[in-house]
Amino acid sequence: MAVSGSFIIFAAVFALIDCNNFFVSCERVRHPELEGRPVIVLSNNDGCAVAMSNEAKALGIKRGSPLFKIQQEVRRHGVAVLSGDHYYYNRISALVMESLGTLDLPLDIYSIDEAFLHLPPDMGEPAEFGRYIVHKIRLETGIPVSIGIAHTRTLAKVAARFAKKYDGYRGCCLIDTEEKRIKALSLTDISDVWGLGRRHAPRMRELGLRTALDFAGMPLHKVRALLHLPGERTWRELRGEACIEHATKDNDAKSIMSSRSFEHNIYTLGELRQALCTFAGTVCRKLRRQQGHAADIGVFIATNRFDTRSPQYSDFTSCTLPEPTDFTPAIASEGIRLLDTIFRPGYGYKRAGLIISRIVPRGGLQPSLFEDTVQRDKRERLMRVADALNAASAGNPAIRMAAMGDGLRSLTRMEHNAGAGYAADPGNGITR
DNA sequence: TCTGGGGTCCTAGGACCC
DNA sequence: TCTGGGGTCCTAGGACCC
Repeated sequence: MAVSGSFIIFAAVFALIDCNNFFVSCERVRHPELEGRPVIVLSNNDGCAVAMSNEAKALGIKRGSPLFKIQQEVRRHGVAVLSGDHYYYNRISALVMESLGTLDLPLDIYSIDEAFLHLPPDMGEPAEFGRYIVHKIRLETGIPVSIGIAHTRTLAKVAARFAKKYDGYRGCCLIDTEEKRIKALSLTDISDVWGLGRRHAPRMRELGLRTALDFAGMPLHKVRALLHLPGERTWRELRGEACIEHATKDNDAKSIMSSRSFEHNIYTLGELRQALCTFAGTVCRKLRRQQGHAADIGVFIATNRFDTRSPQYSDFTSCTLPEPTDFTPAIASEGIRLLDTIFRPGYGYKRAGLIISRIVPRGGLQPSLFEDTVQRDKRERLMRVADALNAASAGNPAIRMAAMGDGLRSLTRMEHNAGAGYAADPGNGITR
């Protein structure tokens, strides 16, 4: 592949398709009047901004900014503030991936808003093909995407940043020569490189490394000493050597977690139990969807870590279930048992969560010698019916265990309801 | 007053064994 | 005073991502 002169170092093979400001773009699909306005979408509990439109980014609002810290900009510039509606975003994501699927090329779905396509090496005009995809996705789903094409996934990520940043690329940036690679890396800040992270950036800056090109020029032994294996992979990828095998986040999760921060501190065991039952319902639904059984379960509770004046306490405990299961009441009761062992009265609890792990495929289970198969069949039927009813009810579980109470409704805050709330006030969006 | 949620992989270091 | 060495397995916690 490598030839001299104007190096063609590789055939461009990876195309990263990255949805622009995904949650905001989803909201604009159903609320077109938000186009052109600064918009942010909030995390659960309306705590932080997790997605910003370009207009909101231009105001200096950063991902993860707590809402109370950006209240001034929000008011002054009439920023539309919306609660996240993840059920809806997942549906739009599925549409985008479906649209990509019709291209009939190998596709790795990496996250809710990103996917890698493997392009054939003999593709004539990859950049033009990329622009065709941009157009196609926009037409079929309403979502704007940016595309980066390069020989490695990490370089494709770099390219996609350029595609997003400069209109001149018309949605697709291609890094297919040594000159382009050098240029792109020299213009990319080291902390913007996929896999390097912001945490190491200060230390690398001390070493005089500012750009991705500086990093790619480091001797390997220094990279290893500083950043270990993940850093080495990134280093190789930036130099054009593809070594990230499958960017696909495995469809089958190895652990499943559900957790929440509460609007107000919780003091009673009863309320925590109620929350935990709801978490159990959520993780078990996902578990059954991937046809798995969980062998281990863990539970954590924590006070508000930002409240330095109140006494702090947090704990996590876990155990192996009596037998691997996907049965919500079994997970819930074991979760409650664990909760009872770590609960300490007198603290105000702000967060709690439940995690299941060591997930095994349902078919691969050794049935216990003493298992009551009649009981088991009953349980499976019950869960199937519950899942079917809940699937039909679009996000809000229609059927749940009595111990869940009203779920998390009374324990968390959903002030900026994106659906009903925004529709009720289409002129201003929701600000406060 | 007000600070998200859900994942993955890797390393270091302890436990254990011969 | 002196107190092996090396391998494997497991887990907690760090780092990263979106």
